Amino acid sequence: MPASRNRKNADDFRDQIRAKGLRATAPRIAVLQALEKLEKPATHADLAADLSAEGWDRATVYRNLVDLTEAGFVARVDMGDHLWRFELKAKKSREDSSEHPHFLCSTCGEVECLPKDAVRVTASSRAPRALKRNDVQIQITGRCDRCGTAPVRQ
Amino acid sequence: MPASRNRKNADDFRDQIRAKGLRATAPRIAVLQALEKLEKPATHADLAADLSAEGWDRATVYRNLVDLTEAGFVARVDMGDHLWRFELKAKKSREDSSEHPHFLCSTCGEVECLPKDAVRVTASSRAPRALKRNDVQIQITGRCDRCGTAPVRQ
DNA sequence: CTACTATTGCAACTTGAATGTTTTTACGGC
DNA sequence: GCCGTAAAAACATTCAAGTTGCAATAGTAG
Repeated sequence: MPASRNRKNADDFRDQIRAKGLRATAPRIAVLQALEKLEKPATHADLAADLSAEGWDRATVYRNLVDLTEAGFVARVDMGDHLWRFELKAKKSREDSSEHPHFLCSTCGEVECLPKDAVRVTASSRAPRALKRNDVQIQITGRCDRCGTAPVRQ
Repeated sequence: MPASRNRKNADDFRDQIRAKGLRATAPRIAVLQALEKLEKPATHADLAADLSAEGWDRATVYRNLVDLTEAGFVARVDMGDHLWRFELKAKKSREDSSEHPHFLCSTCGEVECLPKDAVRVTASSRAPRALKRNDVQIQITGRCDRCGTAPVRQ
């Protein structure tokens, strides 16, 4: 990464944040930069740990995750293990409400992003309209390959 | 319901519980009977409220839900709203690990059971094996029809 | 540069879930 | 039917993720 990349990035984020009517504060930019490094959704605890090492407060990180979620920069998902996870939304998907599905290992807790077409919904006529429009989040739980093939915890 | 139904039912449950090597205690039977009345998964809080009215302890209800889950009578699912929900597994599905998918309204929190074929998984070659085997739980979040068509909370 | 208000930092609180300990109870054997 | 033993119940208590209240600080519009 060129030396100027980080700075350029921060300026980018600053502009985008302000375009949404929010103040471009240092912790907010730090949160977006932390999210940018991730390959898969991270818990608030993960992000708070990262960012408190840089001196930012847990509650500030948390509130920013929520604010940035509301502003559409971030997706906040519950993968089914009672932890909120956050991921930066791709620019192209900020208007498109349907995100890719996620896979959570019921044994080790590892998370994986699945391709958007991994799951096809064949909604019957009685299904919720949102399902027919594909305007939903899909979450799949099972055993990952590393954890073997025994039955899913129920 | 005939007057004898409740009694007959309790005896049924008693036998089934003992067949799994567990003691057929009064609270356990009460838990199964409470679950039997449900049409959709209920939270621990719901069930505890019901059952504490009959004099059973919250923690006892909770531990029994977990025990009965481990014994295969009950499915414990996280619908994506940070609450565990429990439902009685149909007898036929007790061996079959793939349950029906659930739909959670991101606005009002209502839960709906979807037919087993509402979702088709088209796993790519890189997807987890469990997904290819269909040995997974599927959870869908969106707006229910009553809550309208605005975008999903992210 | 100033004033105004959003946001931060810190501590405290809430709530669902889980656990520790003592007492009670189911149930196999006598 | 009664007994002994281990399982389960009851009760309080703890735990952890998430959330909020409030005084101090700092972006930003004018």
